[in-house]
Amino acid sequence: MPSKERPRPTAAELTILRVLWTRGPSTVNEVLDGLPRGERRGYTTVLKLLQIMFDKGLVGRRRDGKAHVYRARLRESQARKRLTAELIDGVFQGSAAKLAMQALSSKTPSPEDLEEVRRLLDELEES
Amino acid sequence: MPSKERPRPTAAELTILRVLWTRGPSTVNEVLDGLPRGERRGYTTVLKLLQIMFDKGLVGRRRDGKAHVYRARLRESQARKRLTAELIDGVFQGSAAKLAMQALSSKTPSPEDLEEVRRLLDELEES
DNA sequence: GGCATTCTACGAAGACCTTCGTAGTTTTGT
DNA sequence: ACAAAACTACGAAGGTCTTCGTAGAATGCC
Repeated sequence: MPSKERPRPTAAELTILRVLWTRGPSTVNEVLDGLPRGERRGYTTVLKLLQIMFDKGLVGRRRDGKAHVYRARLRESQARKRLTAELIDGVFQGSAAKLAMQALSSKTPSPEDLEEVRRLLDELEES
Repeated sequence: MPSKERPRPTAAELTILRVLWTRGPSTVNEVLDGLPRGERRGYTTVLKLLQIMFDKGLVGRRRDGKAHVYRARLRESQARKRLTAELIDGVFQGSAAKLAMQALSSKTPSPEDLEEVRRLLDELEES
């Protein structure tokens, strides 16, 4: 049976995934292009990363002419869920509320964002 | 001048820090004792970790008789702040509100916790 | 004092991670 | 068809992390 486990992406893998999440399926050169200034890497570095990520199941790929087109297989929502859960367990004693409060008080979001959080609270309390 | 930088704790270092945060200053054996079942390590493993953490400035220590007593130098609040900021930047596009909502909707906290978050929202909107 | 026990310091293995160079293959352009 | 250009695959260096064994120093006990 094929293992469905998607290992936790490493730091470098995350920078690649961010590009794939925002630009959609991309060739190595397109990923390279999508890297923010300050995170530039050599061509073969990105290629190797994508090959490793392919082996891990983090991305899929299909041939298109000469080049491979890679696409994220780990979705952003999954990564968010997973990493958030790990943070909650790792340093917030399992309390999601504590993390939420830390997040809100550290970066002081816009009034619109606060309103959105408030709506979510309403929903949660209704159930 | 002595560098004040506290490097990001690694996974293993975090398990040690959690013990120090909850039990306060501890000897190697006490840390060992404080490790939850399922994260047990050999004595010298914990010792080595603490030595590395001492070199990094993550913990301090003082001699007490034959043994060293270690104390966390990176506070839990600092670790929370730092790791939360990294998560927000890493996978929530810089939006603290998105992380807060992810946290709240994933683990469904108790009504009391929700109330506390609501009070925080009130405070934030007043300013 | 002398031996057992309890520590510390250190080294090193094995497992990733990250980076890139080199070599070879495929495609493109003339 | 052939050279140049664009890609891929692979290997390997250098780094960090995690784990523990071994050796030696300090302490406690008859």
